[in-house]
Amino acid sequence: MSKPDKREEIVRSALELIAEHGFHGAPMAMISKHAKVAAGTIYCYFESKDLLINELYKDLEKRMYPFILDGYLPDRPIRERFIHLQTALLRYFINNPLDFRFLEQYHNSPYGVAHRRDKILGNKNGCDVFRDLFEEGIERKLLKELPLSILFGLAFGPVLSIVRDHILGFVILDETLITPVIEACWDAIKR
Amino acid sequence: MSKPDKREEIVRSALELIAEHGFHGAPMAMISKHAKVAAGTIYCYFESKDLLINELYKDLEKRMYPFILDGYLPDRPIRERFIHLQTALLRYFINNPLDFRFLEQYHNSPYGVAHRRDKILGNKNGCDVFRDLFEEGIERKLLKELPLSILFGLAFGPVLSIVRDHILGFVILDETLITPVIEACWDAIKR
Amino acid sequence: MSKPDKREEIVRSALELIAEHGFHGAPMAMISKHAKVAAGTIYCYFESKDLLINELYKDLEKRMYPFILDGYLPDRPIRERFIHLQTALLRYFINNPLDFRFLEQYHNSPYGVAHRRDKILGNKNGCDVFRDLFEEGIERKLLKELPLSILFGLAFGPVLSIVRDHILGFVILDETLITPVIEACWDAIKR
Amino acid sequence: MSKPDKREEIVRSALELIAEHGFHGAPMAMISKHAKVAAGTIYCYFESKDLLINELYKDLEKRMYPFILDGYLPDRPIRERFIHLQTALLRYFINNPLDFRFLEQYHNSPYGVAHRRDKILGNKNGCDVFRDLFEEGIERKLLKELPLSILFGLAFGPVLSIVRDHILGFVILDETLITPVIEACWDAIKR
DNA sequence: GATGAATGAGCGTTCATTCAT
DNA sequence: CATGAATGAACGCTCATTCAT
Repeated sequence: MSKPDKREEIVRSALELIAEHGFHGAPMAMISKHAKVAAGTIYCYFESKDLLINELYKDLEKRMYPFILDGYLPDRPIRERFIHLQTALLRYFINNPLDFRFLEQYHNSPYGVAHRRDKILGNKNGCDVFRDLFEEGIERKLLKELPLSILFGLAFGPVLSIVRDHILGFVILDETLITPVIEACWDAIKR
Repeated sequence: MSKPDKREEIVRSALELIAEHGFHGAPMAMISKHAKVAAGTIYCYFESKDLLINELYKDLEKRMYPFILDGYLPDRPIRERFIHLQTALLRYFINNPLDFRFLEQYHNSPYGVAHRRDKILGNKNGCDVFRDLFEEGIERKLLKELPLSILFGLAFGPVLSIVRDHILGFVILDETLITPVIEACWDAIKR
Repeated sequence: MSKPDKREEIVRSALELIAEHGFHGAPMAMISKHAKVAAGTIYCYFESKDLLINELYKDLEKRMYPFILDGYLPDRPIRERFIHLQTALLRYFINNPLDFRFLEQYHNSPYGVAHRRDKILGNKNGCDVFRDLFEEGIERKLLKELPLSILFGLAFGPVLSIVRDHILGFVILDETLITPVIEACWDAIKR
Repeated sequence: MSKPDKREEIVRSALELIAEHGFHGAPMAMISKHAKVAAGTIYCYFESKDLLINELYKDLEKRMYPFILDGYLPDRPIRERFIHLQTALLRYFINNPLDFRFLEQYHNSPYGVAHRRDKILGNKNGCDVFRDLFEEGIERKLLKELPLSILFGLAFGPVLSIVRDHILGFVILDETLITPVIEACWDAIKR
């Protein structure tokens, strides 16, 4: 097995097991076993479990943002752009349930809170396309005049809840359901 | 200290510590110390940590539902009833951040998933007031014709996201913000 | 086995194994096995290995100082007092080789250096009887006019070397040898 | 980098890091990194860490003895020869604190004990100049009639203690102090 | 010879749980 | 019932050593 293969296998195993069992339900020994490497090998690539998890998160962002932004046209109307982004997000999560479950674990942990705090304090990253969209929408009186955090909650809260239920099998989110869901989110934020 | 007092103290301590530090950040020893009982005493009341946590959840429901249903009038229009329930829920969470944090931990864990599965499979409980409301709303063509799970997501997803941000200090959810938020949720589900 | 017995057994085992194999040659698992307790039991009595070691050292001092000071008469001539103390020290080490070996390990480690630094900075403890003796000796022109550290080295250096050789079996330090050795140390410091 | 250079670099790095951090504070990976060679390269020159350490000790002796014996005149009086040797030893340690610290680590470890045992059992080496000196001194009734081990302890014990304190900064061993210290050692052994 | 990724036994420590008192 | 000392499996992590390149 070549070098990058091992790292790749560790990352894949970690993502899968953490998505399935949570951070403390996925010990390093389980990850290494699943990846078919020795316990110490993980530490050739990641200094600690914490750093492995943060790396996993960064990798995930790098996969997710391009997917969401693919075909995004900043000159189209706000509503259309919103629907494009949300639909892409929803599809990404449906097609990558492991990524979604990991993201949930991450946000619901000290890692995620710290990360979110940094983001709030103004650091730039891929999420800004939503921020820009919302700010523009407020300015043009197309969206409700509410704090950005609230608009984020109104737009993403439902997506997270619904995708969660979909992945757990409590609802089947087929093609006929995606558009109504996204439009309902639009209804929540539009003026 | 009388018998029920000890139990009560354990429950209070467990809720507080788990809300603050998460399940695996709140060892039994820490809970027993905080409750001023011996380590073994917890096992006089709860067979295991898992069962303690499930008990905590049930206690929480027992506190929460009466609060939400207080003043609820089943004969008022759907919109008004929805706004009553959601507002009560939001206020409950804001006034009881420990309960909210615990609930988040619970839902984001194997406990919560199992619990939710049971609920979906049709068991009756206090949450049914929402179910009834939504079913009636769909029937009367006042709400979007979507699966119940989806409507739940559209209605509660934003509340969870926004309360979370409020408790973490990322937004201040004062009185002037509560009504617009709830009305935005209504916009999401109304036809 | 009663409570203090277990603690005592742990202390004894730790002292013995560290004396014999050094700090990193005596893992906690080995100590617990030797003491016939579970691995976790040590942590009921000592927060960490470091604190166990420091506790061992303090215990040792508590045993050693009374032994050395037993029969010590502060009004006798300096030479006589010096010989009393040194002889007692030598005898203590010969009779308690485990204590001696542990002390060596301790001094030859970050623990010991930190401890020594504290002592140099003037803290009071059982060792001060030597300090007082030397200071008085210098003042009365009975001892060489050298820094205290140097006098300590001249007096104790040989004792440490010789006891070490005795315990390792390189020399047999019988009764006929003790007095000449102590007197030689006196020769080194006397004016 | 040529072959012997690599070996030299490994030896230098190992000595420095072990002197500074102790045997178990200087992992092979740290040594190899400091020496700018690969981890496996050390094993081209030394079979194991233990053998590397023993080699280090031998190298050290090879550097130390010539320095001590430089200018040594076997025909001069015993006292003069003793003072020459001890002064040279003291100066060597002061000028090469890394060597001294390593030597301490070495002696205070299973390596050192085994080594000393070999020496006592009569093997010849550079240390014999002291042995010869002491034996001659005893024979000529200039030194106390004590076992060689004891005389060694009386002569070297203080040097080790005092150099240790000097290196740790507990005393400053300047030129004015060297002669009195050595003469005090002479007082300890002379008849 | 030289490399450095890979190994895995072993480390110090934690903690849900038990049980003699 | 209540206690809390005791347990021991499991954890995250280290590091001397190996071996395919």
